[in-house]
Amino acid sequence: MAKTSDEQSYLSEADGLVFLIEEVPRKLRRVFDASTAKFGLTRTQWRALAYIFRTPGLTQTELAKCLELERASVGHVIDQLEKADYVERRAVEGNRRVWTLHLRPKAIGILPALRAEADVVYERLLAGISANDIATFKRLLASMSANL
Amino acid sequence: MAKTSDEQSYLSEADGLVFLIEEVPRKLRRVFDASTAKFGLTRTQWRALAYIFRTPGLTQTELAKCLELERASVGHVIDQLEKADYVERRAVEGNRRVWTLHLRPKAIGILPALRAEADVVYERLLAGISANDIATFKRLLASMSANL
DNA sequence: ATCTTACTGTAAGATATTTTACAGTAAAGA
DNA sequence: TCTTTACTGTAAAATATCTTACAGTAAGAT
Repeated sequence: MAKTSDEQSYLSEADGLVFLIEEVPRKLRRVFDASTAKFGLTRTQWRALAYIFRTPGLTQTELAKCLELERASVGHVIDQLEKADYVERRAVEGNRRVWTLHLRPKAIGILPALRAEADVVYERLLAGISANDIATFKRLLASMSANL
Repeated sequence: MAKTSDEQSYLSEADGLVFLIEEVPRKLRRVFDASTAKFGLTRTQWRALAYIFRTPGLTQTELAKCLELERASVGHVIDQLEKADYVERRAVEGNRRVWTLHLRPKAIGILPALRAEADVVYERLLAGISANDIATFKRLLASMSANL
């Protein structure tokens, strides 16, 4: 029997996967938010700090791609973090267009506490999952990231 | 030799995992954005439509949790979608506090096109990954979601 | 050298989202 | 019944983010 428009559900097998792919980081962000609220940082602020920590000397444009924000928005976030003495902009020898971003001692000082918070979250996230499965999971995520 | 503060990196094995968990849905959203731009919908709008399609009769508070927005923000998004005739609010028998959300014919009409766009994205996302691996991946995601 | 094009960050106004406060409603208990 | 507490959505003001336009800079072409 031919499919009629009434029978079509427009649901795909992969839809459930995509909802899950959205759901896990969403819950993760919510848990991290609760952990970082005690530092007086917004989500965008601590995400910016995390990326600058991970890649010191990042430019604002690069950070914008990481955070999925526009350059102008990142400029504003860095204004805040610089004013709060968490971050500094450094001029670059040989390229007067760009700023590179670096953590200030005040930010480095809260890293151990952030590290401890994050570890608690990780332990919860990965509870009951084998190291082998985690490795597989990571490999598949990397494949998908490369596919996009 | 004891660990000094200079040696500590405050980096965990799991950090890379979390960055990937964030990165894949981010890229996914970007690709979908490009696909849905032709419908004149913002990301928030089409995500709202997707959740209402998935769970007709959703309340605004429930949708707010799905979209990770505040109730007030969702109210505004629904105002827009209602004005554009994509969505309707229906009063609920026996509970005058809540609205339930339903797709209008205009929204249902664009589902096949959205479906086609989504399928292209899925095919790209999952290229080169076996059905078995996808099943494993989904199971692990579900575990993590339950853990959080 | 000069021109053209692209890159990087900022400014200003437009939009989107959140925060706070609130009105109406529902549910449970005294 | 009456009170209390929690739930649901909305309004208004405060923030955050985006869009557009732009100034300064870099790199390559001619």
